[in-house]
Amino acid sequence: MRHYFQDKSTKLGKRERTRSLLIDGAIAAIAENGMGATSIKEITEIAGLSNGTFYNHFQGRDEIFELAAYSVAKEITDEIAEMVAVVQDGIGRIVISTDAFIGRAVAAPDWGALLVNAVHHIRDMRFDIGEHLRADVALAIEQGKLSEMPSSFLVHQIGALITLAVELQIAGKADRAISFETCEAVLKLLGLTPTKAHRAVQTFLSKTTV
Amino acid sequence: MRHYFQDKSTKLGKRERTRSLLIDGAIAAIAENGMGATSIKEITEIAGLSNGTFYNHFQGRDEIFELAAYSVAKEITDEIAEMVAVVQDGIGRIVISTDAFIGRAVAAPDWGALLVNAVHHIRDMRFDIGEHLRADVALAIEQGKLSEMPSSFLVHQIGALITLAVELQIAGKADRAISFETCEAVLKLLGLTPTKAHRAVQTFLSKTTV
DNA sequence: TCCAAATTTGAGGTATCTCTCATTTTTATT
DNA sequence: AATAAAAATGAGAGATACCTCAAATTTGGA
Repeated sequence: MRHYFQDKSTKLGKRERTRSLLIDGAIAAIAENGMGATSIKEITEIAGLSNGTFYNHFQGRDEIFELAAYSVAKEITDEIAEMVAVVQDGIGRIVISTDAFIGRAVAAPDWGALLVNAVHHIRDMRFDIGEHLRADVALAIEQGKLSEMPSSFLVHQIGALITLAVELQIAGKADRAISFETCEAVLKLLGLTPTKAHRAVQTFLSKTTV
Repeated sequence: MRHYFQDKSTKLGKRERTRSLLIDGAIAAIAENGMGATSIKEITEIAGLSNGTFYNHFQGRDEIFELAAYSVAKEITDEIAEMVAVVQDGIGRIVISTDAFIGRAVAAPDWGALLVNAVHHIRDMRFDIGEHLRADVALAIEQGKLSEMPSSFLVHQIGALITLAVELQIAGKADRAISFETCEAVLKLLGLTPTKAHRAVQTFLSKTTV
């Protein structure tokens, strides 16, 4: 098992360390079998703890699942928010953060699989993941590149496209073209013409390395 | 329980009648709890049959799930293919069949829920559902309205958007605007400009009644 | 109507899951 | 080092799931 959250808490008290071990275990277990088929026993075995310990820390499966999903989502989106802060162009931010989100999720398949699962099991997860785009769209509107804020349904649609890109790459092979096409699709849905969408992706992703 | 497939086989032998009862039961059960949480006991109880009977007809859960999903998908797509055959315009076919597919799935929520579930559990299901669009796109290309056939990834994307439209309406309320926006999104992804996409949806759906 | 073949039944073997709790082990403070 | 508080343990109760199979029931053709 890779320790994502465990490593972050070496200096913390035992309680936090164990919690993190369990969350890491849950992430690994979900990546393996999906949320629907993951048992507490599986989680504690991966974490190297006993069955009963789980119940000292969480009420049940749903609690740790939701916590794990939101932890991972926050971790990735925070990272991306930081990295994208230097980009001045609104469209550029949308493209780069979309690409980066997909890239992270695919590079750490445990995280990606967890997010894909969470989107199907936790209400509003997809919406929350897509939410960070709103600010970037607002910027693009200020700059006259887009004309209106996305409806909540449109945010859902974009979330669905991003999820799909992650899902297919985890199931098959990592394929940068999928990220490119997804970014283009996102821009098209936001109202760019196909030509402009294509050009924008070329502009902002050709100089980026994976 | 509503009997979808059962009614079709009144004149058939007992074996076929029982099979259809079980499939109807599976559909109802999946609509209630999702594929992941549906047990054989649940299916047989809804069908009014005993536990053992299930195993006379199917190997296990996966077999009946896949069968149920493909039966429903075929039923809907066949119906739509027939209804859309009279439409001459390729873009019109795409719009009308997309809207009709979503409409059927939402009108019969059991079927819709089954399809949404199937998409998440059965490999290639989404692709197969989106597949019927290929012919319509080819027609639109002949008519100079579109320029290239969709990649298999694009078909996946369209499938994801359609699934989303069904999912949200089943979870919340039926809302025709969601179908409209989905049709528009599909056209945008296929390469139409936002303006043309909007106009096409207006043209082909405004005269249609639910 | 009769009966062989087809179909259904439901108890039960085996396995697994969730969650509890009395006991043991570890931690951290004095 | 001593010890009280915190945490971890793992056996097990109770529920439920899958699947089998010998026996009972139903079916449909001669």
